[in-house]
Amino acid sequence: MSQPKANTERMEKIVSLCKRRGFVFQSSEIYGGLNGCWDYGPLGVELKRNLKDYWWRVMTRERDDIVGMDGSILMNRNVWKASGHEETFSDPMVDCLLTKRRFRADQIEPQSGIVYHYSGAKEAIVVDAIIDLISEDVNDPKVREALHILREFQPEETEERDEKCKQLLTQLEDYPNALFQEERRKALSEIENRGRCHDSYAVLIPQAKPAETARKLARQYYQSRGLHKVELLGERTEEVTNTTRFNPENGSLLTEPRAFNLMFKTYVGATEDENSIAYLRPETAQAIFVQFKNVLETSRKKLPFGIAQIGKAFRNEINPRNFTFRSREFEQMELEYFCKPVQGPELLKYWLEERLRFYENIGIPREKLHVHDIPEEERAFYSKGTYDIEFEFPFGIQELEGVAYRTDYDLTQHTKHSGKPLEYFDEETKERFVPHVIEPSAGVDRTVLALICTAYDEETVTDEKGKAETRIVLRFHPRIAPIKAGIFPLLKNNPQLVSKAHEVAALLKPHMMTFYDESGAIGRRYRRQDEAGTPFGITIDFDTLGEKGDELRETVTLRHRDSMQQERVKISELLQILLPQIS
RNA sequence: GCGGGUGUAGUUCAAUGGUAGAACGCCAGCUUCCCAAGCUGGACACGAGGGUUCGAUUCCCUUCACCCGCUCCA
Repeated sequence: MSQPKANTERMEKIVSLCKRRGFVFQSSEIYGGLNGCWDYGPLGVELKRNLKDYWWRVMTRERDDIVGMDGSILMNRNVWKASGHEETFSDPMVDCLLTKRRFRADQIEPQSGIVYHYSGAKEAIVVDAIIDLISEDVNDPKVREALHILREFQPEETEERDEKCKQLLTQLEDYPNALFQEERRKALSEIENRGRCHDSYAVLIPQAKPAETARKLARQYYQSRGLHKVELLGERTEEVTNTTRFNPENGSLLTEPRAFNLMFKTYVGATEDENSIAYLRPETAQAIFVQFKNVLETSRKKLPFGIAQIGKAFRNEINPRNFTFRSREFEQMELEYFCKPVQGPELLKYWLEERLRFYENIGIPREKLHVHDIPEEERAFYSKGTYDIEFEFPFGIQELEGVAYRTDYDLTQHTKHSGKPLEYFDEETKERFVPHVIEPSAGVDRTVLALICTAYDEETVTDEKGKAETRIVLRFHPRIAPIKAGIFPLLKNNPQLVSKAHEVAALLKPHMMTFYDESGAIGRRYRRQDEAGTPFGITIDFDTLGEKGDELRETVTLRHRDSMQQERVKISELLQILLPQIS
């Protein structure tokens, strides 16, 4: 799906703002970054933490039926054997060099025939432009001779002609004309660098077919590598039997088999051998499943109940894209909600609604969310229903969270592999069974990005002189805004204003993230906070100090980010005004 | 992974085979400053590595990163 240019521009502006204001930086930026990795700056980390805190609050602390846990990132390798991750991720794959079609290496039919090998290819005509280059100076006998020799050669002899040309040009290095020398160097460098492809390639054809069949394919290949008029180099043939190195459909050479293991592999302990292999977890969920029994015992919960976890996960994505959306290192917020099998379908619906409500409560409007009911043929075989909650990013509609009914698949798998029964005993019905599970699994970083994309707004404001300018403002819900209140003394060179401002800051600090700013004009400070998404600005002025009488003493200006409206409020009432809005 | 594009200050953009400029932003100072005001001063950049060259940010190669389109997305 191609996206309108306006959306690309909007995304670029958001990325730029994220850097400018300290939301998101490129990981290890001063070394050129690392593909698929991002760092959160001072504002980003507050935003992300507010999101996680709110999730944790509504998913665990405000509920009696859900407990939390925090699993380790490294786990016993058998966890991933049981979950199916190790097997699914390690199929060796090969790509057709010509059509780019991908095959599983172990599913290629063995073939026999003649293989045509090529060491590379080059542009069929190379030297003509070089002749032009040196034709400038035909008065010199040596140059004239060189030109003559070059023109004598036939176009088919380009390889030799190149060599001859190089020789002649090298001989001319003493020729005393600076301009000519510059051209000569360019020409030499062009012969060296232009119009060649050194990639070797091969084609398999049946014995009966003519050589031209193979050459045609080879030319196509080198054309796809950027050459126009292809001259094949280093052709040789070989008879082979039962090879799986070629595409059965067209005979083109395939890439070397590559293991597409999306899990990061490492070694635990001093020795790096097969027995010490461990993986960085590709999802947080498995930690919950393997600790199911311990949590059940210690928390004394009865079905239905859930285990919640927030933590890092790692996937060696082939193609990270779209800013932080698809990262190699990312954070998940996952709930595994265990229940009796009969409750599954109903609880799936319940959790979908709960999760949609959550997004509305952090300021992502329902109309920007899409629920994708994954059809059965696209679901994992064990799932009895999966909904994707998607968001309208500038780069397309993309998944924020999956709500999946995973039946008893995970617990059963771990029972099989570990030999430890992961069951539930119902005291009332005296039944013993493996619970079913509903999994709402949300991406933290994706949601942070969705929050920023939702909040980003540009509006045109006109000052009293009639000059129009663009105000960039992040309209975060106060609940998740990184900074809740900016605190500004009207002037920084007045000790009383400054000390009063510090006093107000100290009053708010235990309850919320504040930002004290005394530098620059007051309007500038407001606008800075607009870009940071700070919902409230508090200004301490001379009236606060009582300059206009007791009526206004101990009052401040409270400025609202979205409307830019100001009101006069008592310092003593600040907390009771702000706290309900940010909690 | 494939193809295309782009890398110059925090941002947006210049220029150049020979000292890299601007605007905005940032920092400091002045001003009883309520919506990026004004004045003065200041800091900050050629993504990295090779090559060609007396000299490379500029030309060439490689690499890294980002963007776009495919692909992939358990």
